[in-house]
Amino acid sequence: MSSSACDVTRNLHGHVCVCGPILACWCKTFCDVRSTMVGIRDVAEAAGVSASTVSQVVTGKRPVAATTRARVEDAIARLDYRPHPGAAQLRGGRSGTIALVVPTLENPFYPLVAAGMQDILVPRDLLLTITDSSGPRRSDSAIRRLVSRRVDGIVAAPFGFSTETLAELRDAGVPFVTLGAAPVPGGDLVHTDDVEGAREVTAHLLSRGYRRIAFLGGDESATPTRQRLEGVRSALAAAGGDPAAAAVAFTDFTREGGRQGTRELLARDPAPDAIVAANDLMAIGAIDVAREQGLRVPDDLAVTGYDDIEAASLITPSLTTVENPAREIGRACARLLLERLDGAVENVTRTVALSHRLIIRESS
Amino acid sequence: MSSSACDVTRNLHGHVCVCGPILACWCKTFCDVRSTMVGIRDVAEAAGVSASTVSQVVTGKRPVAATTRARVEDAIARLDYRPHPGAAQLRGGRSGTIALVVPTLENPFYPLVAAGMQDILVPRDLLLTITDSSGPRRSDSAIRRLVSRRVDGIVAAPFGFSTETLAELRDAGVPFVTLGAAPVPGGDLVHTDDVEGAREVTAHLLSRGYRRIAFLGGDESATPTRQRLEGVRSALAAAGGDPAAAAVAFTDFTREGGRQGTRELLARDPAPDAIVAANDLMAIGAIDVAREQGLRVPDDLAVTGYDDIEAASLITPSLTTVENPAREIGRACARLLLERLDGAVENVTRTVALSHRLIIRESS
DNA sequence: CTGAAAGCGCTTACAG
DNA sequence: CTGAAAGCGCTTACAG
Repeated sequence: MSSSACDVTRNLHGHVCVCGPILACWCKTFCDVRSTMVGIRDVAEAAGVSASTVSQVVTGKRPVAATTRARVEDAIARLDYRPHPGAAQLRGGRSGTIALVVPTLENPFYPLVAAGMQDILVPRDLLLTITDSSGPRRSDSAIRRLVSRRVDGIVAAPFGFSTETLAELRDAGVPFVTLGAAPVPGGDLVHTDDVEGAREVTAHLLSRGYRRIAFLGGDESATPTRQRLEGVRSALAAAGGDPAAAAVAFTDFTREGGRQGTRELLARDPAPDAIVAANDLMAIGAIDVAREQGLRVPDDLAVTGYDDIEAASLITPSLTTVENPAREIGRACARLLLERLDGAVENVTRTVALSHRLIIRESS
Repeated sequence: MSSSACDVTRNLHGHVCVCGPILACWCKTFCDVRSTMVGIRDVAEAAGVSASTVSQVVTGKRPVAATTRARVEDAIARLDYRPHPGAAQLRGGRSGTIALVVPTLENPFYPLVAAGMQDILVPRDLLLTITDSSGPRRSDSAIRRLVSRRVDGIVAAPFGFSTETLAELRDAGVPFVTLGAAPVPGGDLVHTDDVEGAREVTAHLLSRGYRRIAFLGGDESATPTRQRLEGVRSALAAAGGDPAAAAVAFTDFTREGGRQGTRELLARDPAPDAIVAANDLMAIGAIDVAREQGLRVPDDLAVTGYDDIEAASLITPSLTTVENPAREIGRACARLLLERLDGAVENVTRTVALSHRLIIRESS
């Protein structure tokens, strides 16, 4: 806008009176009707520079003389100028928003990932938008919505995404990081070594004497399901067992999914004496069913989880699990994404593996 | 933009080749360098109408003849047109983004509120941005950031917000809904009746024979702390006790806060025989300390929580608590906000009270 | 190191 | 019911 900025008469809205000093006394009323936000031109005028220069100071995209910068910064503070994000996006191409797409907000693991991202994004003044997407269709449409909104980058736990959606993302030129999945060319990957974590927890069960170890997986197509199953099989093979003989059930990554899968596994003959669940929520469901069927955990049935959410240490018996550092994962995702946004990385697919940790508790 | 739209040569970016039909064969390479997004003018041209008309169809802000509308919608689909949100915001004044400000993402209660909001926002194609803000300063700066970003509305659990910040919000004309706090003029309020919930759980403890009932509160200034304390006192008074004599400790709404407060309360003389915690996380901390000090729950010490997060039913002993319907609360917040955005409400401060429910488990 | 000018892609009076 | 024109508030070549 272009009215003369009379900061004396600026009202609580952050608005500037357009009426000029003469009407200052009316300003409070007048501005509510005819006011307009402080714009870059108001700042330029107040600082005695051009709008371009104000823009340079705000964006930091080209050098500005120290004294000029000081005058501009002073004017910005005095007028309480806040750049209009829509205008900036339209001209500059950045929305200042990063998206996180997770399968569900009901698993406390994901909010912690979000909190970790915020640790990095807030200091950079980037907004975080979070979408929960269950089922393949909703995941695809969630991604599409975010691309339409021109978010600057996406972190996704791409369970059930179609390959096309991911490819679309890459082709749209939106930087992205996937979380705990298979590497996707063009985007970075943050994960923990799920194969190794599942191998360790299975080896632990074997060392405790359990022999009929079953695997309780989430969505069959999800990478964590597949890799954790691979880890179980690798431990069984190393112990001289037949990995193909292990009982396996696939449901979904929820407590209820865990219940269903466990009922199914316990109905097999021979019934398993240990269940390696693909996450803690499912393991909690397994313990529900064990209690329901009068099985003692860990005597009749051992149960292990994955992630180490807070509930894992609260349930009785407390849950043996593999710690997955959610907050660190969130931070790593945000850092990788920012490096892409800053243009520090091109044509590279990076992988960050964070360390997991076997936590032995009462359930095994 | 204004190049002639040749949708045959549109590439995967959703871009339109600017080179025209003659260079169609080069388009794939060419467009990556010189392409531009499909714009409203491309759609207008393809549909044989003006840009204004396309805008009316997209925004639905004025009637369009059925046949015209059909032609436009067809062109939009064919060209895969997606309005530029920055341009729309600049001209139209709406960002299409709603914000949720919560004290922490580590309490699973808040992600569930977010999920409830998504139930309402996603069908309306609104983006949800979530900010965790601990401590008064960070809360204020979080709100200020969101106002700068011109979000369309804010839902806030305003623990530790300064009154000025809330007033600033109202004065900035940003619709807002507060969650579980005191009513703020100009914004709506969604809550459950905390006084009554705390009164019920305290009456339950009294009926079980507990007499030295202490209250374990979060931030002293937070409305839930104050109202739940009021409920406890009201129950004590109704039973003929002296409400002022009840032991009270204020820490913060976390498991660790619960531990500290409980240690403090147990050190008093006489020690309490029951602790009413201001939320489940704090109650879990209280149970931690009881175990640590060799106290049996509920025999030596009863503990009750508030919210009924999933962990409440997992811990041993399972937690007596008051159910707070997080997802419903989120939905109600989003609905109220949308009604304000739609202009259906003016100069009214509405309050929605959702029903709570006493859940008696093993800890009392 | 700085400024004048063009224009990003929409929406909205205004006129018919 | 529809169109031509102006302009939202920025950023970015371009020129000095």
